[in-house]
Amino acid sequence: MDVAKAAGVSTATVSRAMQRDGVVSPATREKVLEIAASLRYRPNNLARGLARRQNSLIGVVVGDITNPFYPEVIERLTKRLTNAGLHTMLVNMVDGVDIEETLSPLLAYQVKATVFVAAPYTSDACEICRSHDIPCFLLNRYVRRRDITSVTCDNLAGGRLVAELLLNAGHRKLAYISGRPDTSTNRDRAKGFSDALRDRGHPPCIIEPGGAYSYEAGYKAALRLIPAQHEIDAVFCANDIVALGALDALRHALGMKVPNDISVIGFDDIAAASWPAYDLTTIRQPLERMIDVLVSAILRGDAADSDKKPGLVAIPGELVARSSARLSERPAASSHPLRTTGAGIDRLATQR
Amino acid sequence: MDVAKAAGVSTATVSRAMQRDGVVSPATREKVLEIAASLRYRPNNLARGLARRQNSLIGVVVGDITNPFYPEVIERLTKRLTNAGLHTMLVNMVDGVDIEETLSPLLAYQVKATVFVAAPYTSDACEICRSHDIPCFLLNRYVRRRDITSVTCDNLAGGRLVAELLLNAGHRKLAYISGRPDTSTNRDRAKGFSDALRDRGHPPCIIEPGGAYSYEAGYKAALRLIPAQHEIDAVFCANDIVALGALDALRHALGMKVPNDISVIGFDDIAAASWPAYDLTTIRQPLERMIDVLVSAILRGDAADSDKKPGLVAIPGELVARSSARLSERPAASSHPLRTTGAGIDRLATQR
DNA sequence: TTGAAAGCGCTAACAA
DNA sequence: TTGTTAGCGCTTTCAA
Repeated sequence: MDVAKAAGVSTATVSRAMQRDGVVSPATREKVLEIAASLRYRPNNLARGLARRQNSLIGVVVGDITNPFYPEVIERLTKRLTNAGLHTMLVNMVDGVDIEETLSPLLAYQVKATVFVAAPYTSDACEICRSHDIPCFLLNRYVRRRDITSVTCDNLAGGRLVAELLLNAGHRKLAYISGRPDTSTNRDRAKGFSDALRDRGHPPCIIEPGGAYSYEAGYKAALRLIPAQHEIDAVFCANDIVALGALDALRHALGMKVPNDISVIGFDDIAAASWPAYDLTTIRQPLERMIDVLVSAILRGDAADSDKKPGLVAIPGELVARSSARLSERPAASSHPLRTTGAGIDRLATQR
Repeated sequence: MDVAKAAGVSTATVSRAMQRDGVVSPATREKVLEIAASLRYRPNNLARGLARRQNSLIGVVVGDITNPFYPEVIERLTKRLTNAGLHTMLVNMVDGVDIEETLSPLLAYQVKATVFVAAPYTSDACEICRSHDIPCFLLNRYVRRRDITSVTCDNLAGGRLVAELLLNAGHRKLAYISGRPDTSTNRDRAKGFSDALRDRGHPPCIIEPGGAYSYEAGYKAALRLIPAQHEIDAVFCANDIVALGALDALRHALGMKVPNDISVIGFDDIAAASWPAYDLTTIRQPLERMIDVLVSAILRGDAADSDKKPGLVAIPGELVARSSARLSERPAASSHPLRTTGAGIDRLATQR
């Protein structure tokens, strides 16, 4: 109103000038914008959201933030959303707290969409959002609904790749330390791994349930696994944080040499994987691209109308070969033909 | 409106019934609430915010999320805010991006308050918020304004404690690897450390500028420090993530034994500090209490009226003695009289 | 204890 | 291209 008065126009014109594609003459727009700036005026997003019947808030639902992969996700996602003119409302999904209650702020603020990142009970949560007509997007997980877009790393292929690499290097007795059993990531990584073994005519691997995606889970699982199964020479872990735990248990509690006694491979490529104390061989999730795809989908408003069919996007991961796994035949030299980012503290030089 | 119709009352009454302390007869309230529930009605927070002229959004501004300490902060803070009926709007402050632009969503959504967690340029950012009459709260940092409440760990005392422990254990040549130079945490930890040395008549320590709070900064700083200064027998790092980097450099690049050749102490007590690969002695920040204090201050609306004078709260940290530092005189046995959480993977058993 | 009515700050028809 | 007008969904005086 003040701006309108000062510019000698109506509030409607000010409103139009403040919007990117409002219909105004360039001259008035410039004048209005100038006066608005000098008056330090900013449109009130609450009122705007109310009038437009949709706002720029995106609900981001996270769970277990113990896993260092998720902070990386949250940071990048928030930045990308900001660049797209969207804003992040962060909600923490806590085991044992009522889902509807957890989600209620998102519903109350009429978020434009929700993205579920690493939250358990995704399936129920999506149900609730959908029943309130809020589009849902999943990152790093999926559910079996057709009206929900999800973007993941190709976990199936990742699991296969790991199995093949290990078999090619002559490992004989493989094990898998699982993560949270009720997650699609865990299922797919395990399935890819097992499938590859079966396809190669190899006996199935031992599966040691970790129960959670945490350092502690990996540590304890390794402790249970190894004394029970002496000949194991390679362990694929459901993700990096589990692998770090396993690695520490193998080395510090069981006194094993990695990779001489046993190879360890993770999944994600979190920052700590590149630290010399671990130097973990892993499958890197293509996070940038995953988030790109996700944010584009949100902007397109996928799943809003059902003919643009949303879907499951799975982007291939990339092997990052470091020293925690022997990836060539024993007698051979340490170098091998696989693409690698180089061993050691390779990421120190790159921007993180 | 639907609820009002179904209950045979006015919308005003529904509104009153939906608020905690609205003036309604218990009977009508119950009836309204019941109908509201059955109609799955939820008040629209945008409209509510508009009408009430304040909402339940709290702007949480973070910077460098590379440091694992901050995810822990964000998670706990979000949970606590949620429990208090407040909601988190997360904003990422990126080096080089215009501050006002970064903050603009918070202003546009008329957040009830902002809390700055580990963001650079805090001082300018607070200025902007205050000029828009938004209360500011700082966690883990402070500025020199009287109208801004800040809650930190007692970094001065923490720095002193570290120096005293190291001197008591007979260390002679001490060094400090600094973090970001423009932060109050860095200044205070360094100052406490130096002050204690001076008070004990010990020559000042070498200060190696890390330049940032990151693993890489610690790694590189240690690499510069050690070859240049051969006799150093203890390093205090500005925080844990820096210490982990330093530790890896000392062990893996410089081939030193910790703590035999050199003691390393950090600050924060992040999860990774307890991992056997590091087993880092550190000062634990009393995060729960810090956040308690902070959220209470927000709820009280400190800094809203200036007579309840807001202030700088500094809560003492706690030593967590692990194996990365020798804390007793060399000839003595490995046990020592200081309180300790126990060495090794002590946190594995605790809830995290 | 309740209802009527005005208004929070903005946008979006509809006219002009 | 602009102004007028009617809401968006809620809260809150003010009366009753």
